[in-house]
Amino acid sequence: MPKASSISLVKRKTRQRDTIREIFTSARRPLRPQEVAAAAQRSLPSLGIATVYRAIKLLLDEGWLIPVNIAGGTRYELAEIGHHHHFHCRDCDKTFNIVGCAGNVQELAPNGFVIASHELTLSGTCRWCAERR
Amino acid sequence: MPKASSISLVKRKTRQRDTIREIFTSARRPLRPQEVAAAAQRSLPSLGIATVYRAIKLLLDEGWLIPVNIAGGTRYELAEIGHHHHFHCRDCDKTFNIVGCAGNVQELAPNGFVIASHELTLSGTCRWCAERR
DNA sequence: ATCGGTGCAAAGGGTTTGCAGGGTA
DNA sequence: TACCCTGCAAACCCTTTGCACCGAT
Repeated sequence: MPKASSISLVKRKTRQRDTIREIFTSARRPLRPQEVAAAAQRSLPSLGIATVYRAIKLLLDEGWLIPVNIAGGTRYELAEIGHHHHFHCRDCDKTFNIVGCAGNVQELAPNGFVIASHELTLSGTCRWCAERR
Repeated sequence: MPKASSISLVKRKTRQRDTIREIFTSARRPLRPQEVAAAAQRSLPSLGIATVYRAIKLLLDEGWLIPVNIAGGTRYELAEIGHHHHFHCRDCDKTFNIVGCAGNVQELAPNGFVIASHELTLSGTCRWCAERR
């Protein structure tokens, strides 16, 4: 007798997915697909970029990752680190996490608009790029 | 005797550029290149998307437009409307301007990080999509 | 032995660029 | 007339998809 659902619920454990998960876990900032691929290829040189995109989509569906929209390119980070905001360095194009929240965003919504979430991005020069100058 | 600079400083007035400028001026929210092209083609059907991109780049360099990064797609709006924030509707994918500012963002910066600007985006359902439900 | 996952390459969507012709000044 | 601007198409970059082979279970 076949299963009731035709949708695959089984997710296999592979070296590629383990590696990609590990990269997000140890990263302390949002990563772009290319950064993930570059990091993953250090241990798995043959890993293709398509695998990164497929893994990210999977992890988004699971709710394990969340997307971060910054400077014309989507980045991804662990969902479990909870609510926080970001700093985008204009020099090195990296994005860093920052603690704290601006708060009081609810009162900014115009009448009739329903706020589900908010995202705050600070831009400028990160510590390392600032020191280099 | 030639000019000292080889870079063209002369900007000609054309129907295409006038139309594109007018579209941004009358819009009350950030626009994507495709939206600009669609609007422009109502009065100039032959206007190509490349012209929109070139005009936008020009207007960014002039400081007349500023980029807005939201939901995986860059939008553009008038620089002169001054500091404000945005609301992105998850239903219709449009972006609206909102007045007010969260403030106190300076104190959120980690040590050594230099803040040049900040961007706050609220997400949820806009008034019109909320009414439709 | 299954059948989900991977790598490769092609396909897509958005943005940029090269080029010849057209329009502004 | 000079040369900037435009439209078209090709080129690019990022992301998704098709397909045959690989590998986890």
